Order: sequence, then C-alpha cells, then structure tokens
Amino acid sequence: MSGLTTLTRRADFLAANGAMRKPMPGFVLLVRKRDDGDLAIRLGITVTKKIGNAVVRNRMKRRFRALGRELLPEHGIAGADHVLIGRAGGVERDYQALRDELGAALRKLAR
RNA sequence: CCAGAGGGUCGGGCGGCCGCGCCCUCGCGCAAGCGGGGGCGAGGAAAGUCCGGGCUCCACGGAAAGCACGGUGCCGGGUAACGCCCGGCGGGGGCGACCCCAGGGACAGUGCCACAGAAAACAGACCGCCCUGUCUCGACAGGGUAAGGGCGAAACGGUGCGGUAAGAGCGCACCGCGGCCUCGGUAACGAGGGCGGCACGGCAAACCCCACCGGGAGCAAGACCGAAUAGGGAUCGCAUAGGGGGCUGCUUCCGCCUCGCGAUCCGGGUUGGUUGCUGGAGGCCGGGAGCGAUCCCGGCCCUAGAGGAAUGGUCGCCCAUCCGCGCCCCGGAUUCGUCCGGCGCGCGGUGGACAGAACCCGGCUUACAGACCCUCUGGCAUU
RNA sequence: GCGGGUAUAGCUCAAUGGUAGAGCACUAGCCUUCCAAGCUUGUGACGAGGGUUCGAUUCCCUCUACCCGCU
Repeated sequence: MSGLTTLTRRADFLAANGAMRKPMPGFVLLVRKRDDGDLAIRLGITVTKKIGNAVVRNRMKRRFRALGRELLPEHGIAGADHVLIGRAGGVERDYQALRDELGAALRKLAR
C-alpha cells in the first residue's frame, strides 16, 4: 500500500481505542498520534462477525481500503494511526456518502 | 395446448477511470530501490465438516496378540477407497413416466410390548354358544367349544363350502406360511410341482449375535535457518528405593527408559524468516469396450497460491426478471357500457440468487434469483 | 483452519420409549394495620425438520444456535 502501512498488532488497536474517536453513520473513526518521529500514516480496519458473513465483511474491508487509499494521503494526519470500525448498514451505504463522512471526520479530528 | 416425471448445462455480458496479489521481462542504478510492459487471478457449492483417501509426524518389545470401542449391513459390479456411484432383486406408493426403503439374524441368550382388554406370547376363556343335572322356571352347578361380541397398534392363519349338540384344519377348494424337489439366474431371488394341517406375534435406528472394516494425531502435521533463554525461585503436602513416572484406547506379567513427585504462587524468555505450496486418482477434445457407474488408447493444455489474508472500488450501456401505462390480436363472460386472462410491440421505472480458496483430491449433505437443453408419462383437440 | 461438547419453564437443573418434574421467579387468594416470611392455587418448556416404532424429550439422520481446546 503506497504511503500507507497496515496495522496488524492487537496492541496498536487497543492504543487507538483510547485516543480520539469520531462515530459516523457508516463507520467509527479512531485516530491516535504516535509522536514517535515517524511521519508514516497507518491504517487499521476492524469488521466484526456481528456485521455479517464473510462476503459482507470482506466487501466492507475492501471499500474501507479504497477510502483510505483515496483520502488518507492527502487529508490524513501525518504520524498517526487511523482505525476504521465497520458498523451495521455500512455496506448498503452509498460510497460517495462514506467519502464525504470520512472527509468530515478527518477535518474534525485534525483540529 | 394443459398437467407432470427424470437427467444435464449455465449461473449476467461489454467498456471507461482509479487500484490489489503472484510470476516473467525491459530500462536506470554499485546496491537498496525507482519507472515501464506482459501473463494469470474464487465456487457449484469454495459452506457444513458427515464419510473415504493422498501427504507428514508419532507408535510399530513378547504383542499387527487379547479385550474393549466405533462403523458398515439384500445381491452383483465400479473405484485408490468409502457410509459413494451403477445395474439388478424384494417390499411400499402412484392411472403412468417414476419415486421411497439402515433391506443380515427374533428356535444363541436377555429384555420390552404403557392404557384398554378375560388374556400380550403360553397358554388360557370375560360376555357368549351347546349338552347334562337340579330346582323356587330363570337361575345355579358340572362339562364341551373358541365361530361371534368387546379391547387394542398387534388376539394364536384368512375367505367360502361341508360338518357338528355347539364348534374347531375336523375335512375340502383358493390364498398365506414352512420344509422338499425340478428348472432359470454368478447371486439376491423367481417360476413350477408336490408335501405338511399351522407349528414360527412384533420390536434388533433395545441390549445383543454373526460377517466385514478401522493403530493414533493432524499442514497450527512436519523440516530447515536465525535470535533469545540456560532449564529459575518461594510455600505446602506426600515420599525417600521392596518407591514413583513414562513406553499414544485399556488390561496383566515380563522387558526397556527415566527420576524425588504433586499442587499453588512469583519472576523471565520466545511469538521471526524460508519451506511444506500446488503437476494432480488434473482438465479439454477424439476413438474404443460396457445396459451403466466406469475403464482403456491417442492428441493438446498448465489453469489462484494469498498469509489479519490479493482477485477490487466507482460509473455508463445492453440482455434476462418484475411493476405501471398505451396500442394491436386471440379466448371467455357480458346488464352491450365493459370486465378477466394470454401473446406481441412501444415508453418509463426496477435491476441481479446462494455465497469468498487457506495442504490437496473423491463423495455426501445443506443454501440458491433466474435462464436454457434433452428424454419420457397422462389428458384434451386436430390430421 | 482443525478437533470436541451442549441445547428441557423467565433462571438453575432432573426424568427406563408410555401424562415432562423440583427449586427460585410470576399471577391470584388466605394471614397481617401494612410489608416480608409462611400456607393454598394457577400460568408457563423438550432448538428446527425428517425417519424407526403402535407410540420419540429419549433411538437414528440432517440443519440451526451457542460454548470449549489447539498457534
């Protein structure tokens, strides 16, 4: 993933859970500034079994990755971890609406 | 044309823009890397994990024994194997095409058959029927009988005729049942003949018996490389060698290996890379054997290999589908105004089912919008 | 991914193939000035679908949901 690295470790997700949080209709966005001097933007995705079966979960993760590739390099916060948590209804939601919501959430948390 | 049965195939297509994984390759560069080009990239069930295998490790001392445990169960064939498939047989259902069946053994033994009923498996007799006797003349006693009633899921062969005091396989015919013989078939089994006068209720998806099969674990198996740790401490209980533990279902003795054992608590380290990893009981086409499952021969092809997990995101057009409106035609009803059903055309809208590989195969089961093809059955109409 | 297990009343658990039971909870009544406790009633369940059987919560098969173990 160009310019983006993926979050895999459980500890990173737990740390992000204690940082800034912005719920939106299709997802919940968590942002944690690492403050370790590294300016890389990292992305993590969480979609639980409550959301649906494997097809639904994989589809949601793909759309979140597409969102991240499109918006984070420009509007993301440098040196921070971004975690997207899927919510019920996020799969049926219009992609354009998801993109607007992610942009709005990033602007709010950047301040 | 209507209704139905069996089998098979597919399971959206094309194109923009932006992207992902693996492999090959080109250019620049000492290298790390950067940029470009090309190829391939989910399913019929990838699912459930219900069976069978390949593969890997462990075990493979007397003992691949014995005992358990689990599974399968008409016959023949297919297969690497199977609980799968094919072809038969028997039973049941359907007018039929066709569908369904865990379908060995109940004189090896044990057990169960509630309620009802007189009686539930070995004989017996509640209401009855018949004969004899007694008397207070419609009851009692003795005997015979099991046809009828009643109960039940099931009642000791069934129906009819004869027979009898009433009855009874008591006798006869047919059916059922059990031996025997002959014939057909590899067999399950079937057909025919003759005998027996009925003896043998049901449940083994109850225990069980018989036959056959099964060593255990599973790619988080296993192999290699690298890093780190150096087999720690405390408390309590038991034991201190004629003892304890282990040797992969269990048992007994012998044998072998090993040594203090067990519980609780504290502290520390590792959670990396490569491989296994996709060429296989493989796919497609053609020919042959066979009723078929399947097998044989020849040619061509290589067709996902990810690793918190790629194969996508978002638009446009088209084709199925469904809905609404309008037009034409056909059939039916009509209170002649119209209404209902169907085919076709046009416009507008809707817009893809079940579902995502995780070592790999063969099956089974379950989920699934819709489309297409082949064969067959019954009915109606016409020639 | 692989391997096991469970499902019975609102909750925790029982029950040889023959009417599904106990405790807590809930409802109503009695008792009490009232509440609690106590006593007497009542409501309420075999996860779903097939099969074997005269008859299934139980036996067999297939689904569904949940739980546990293995890196």
